[in-house]
Amino acid sequence: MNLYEQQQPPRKRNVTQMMIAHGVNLTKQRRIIADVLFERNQHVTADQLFDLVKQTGCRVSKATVYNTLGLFARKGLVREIFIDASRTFYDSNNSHHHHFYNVDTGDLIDIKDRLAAHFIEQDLPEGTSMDVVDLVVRVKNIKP
Amino acid sequence: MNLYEQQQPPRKRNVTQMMIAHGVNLTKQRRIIADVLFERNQHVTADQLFDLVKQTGCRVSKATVYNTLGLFARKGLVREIFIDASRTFYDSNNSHHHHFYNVDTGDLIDIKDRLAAHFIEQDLPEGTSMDVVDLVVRVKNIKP
DNA sequence: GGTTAATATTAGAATTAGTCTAAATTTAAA
DNA sequence: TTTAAATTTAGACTAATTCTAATATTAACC
Repeated sequence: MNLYEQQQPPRKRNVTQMMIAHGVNLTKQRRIIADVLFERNQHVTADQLFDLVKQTGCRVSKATVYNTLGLFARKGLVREIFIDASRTFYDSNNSHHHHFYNVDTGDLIDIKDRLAAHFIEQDLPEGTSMDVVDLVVRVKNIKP
Repeated sequence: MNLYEQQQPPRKRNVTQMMIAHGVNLTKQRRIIADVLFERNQHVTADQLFDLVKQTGCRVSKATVYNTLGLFARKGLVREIFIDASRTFYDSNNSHHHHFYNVDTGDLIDIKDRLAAHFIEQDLPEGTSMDVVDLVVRVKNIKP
């Protein structure tokens, strides 16, 4: 069994449609941010995304990048990954998957396993429903 | 199948022995911190633990609490749980388990499931070994 | 035990990711 | 088109955590 997500072909996603579908109002800045973010599957911090946006020449404030990522996360357009207290990543691939995080290299790799979640879904605490399964498998390099 | 960790009877753990076993040098402050931390299975932030220590009347600086928790985590005495960018919990139960986190209430509950980890362990990225599996199942209250 | 080297502790300063504020602007509604 | 609601912005602010560098404690060695 292979847990790795197949490298998906670069998707030309219709971000406008995505945003509407998720109940996110369209604005100029949100389009700019979404265009950069959903250009490909990636894991970025808010700061990294801010820089990426800047590189396009469009001006969007840092506050808006933070606000927009928070909004996108709440609306299910992106997934938040909390690696540690100073490393919050946003995953532009919002499909159900998990991650390998290499504590040595900082690499963050997708896992396509769904089993854990299915398993757990059957036995949630009383009165609750599943929100999100965050599974981060921290791996380290085998030292030579 | 029941995923919940049985509430373990309050353990009177020998913290001195634990620290030696994990290669942590003994100091007055570390004993104080460990005594409070391992008094029972609990999830605490560094700040909460700092307060708990203060309540015992012993004086330990905040920096030492942070340093010591970091050290304990590196040495495997406690587990770090990153709930979000401003919420790092330390779990005094370092045995292999996962968590339910209720995004509505902030409750953090143990899960005893081991299956996910076993599964993943068989297919790690090339050249890496398992460090830690962090599985946080975020649940939300079913609204009435 | 006494001397030296290594480790640990401390208060407070510094950092930094992220949030807040309040004014200006844009978008939606009526 | 006038009004209301939502969004953006720069920069101030917050809070968790780390850093600094001086002091104190512990371990290592003779």
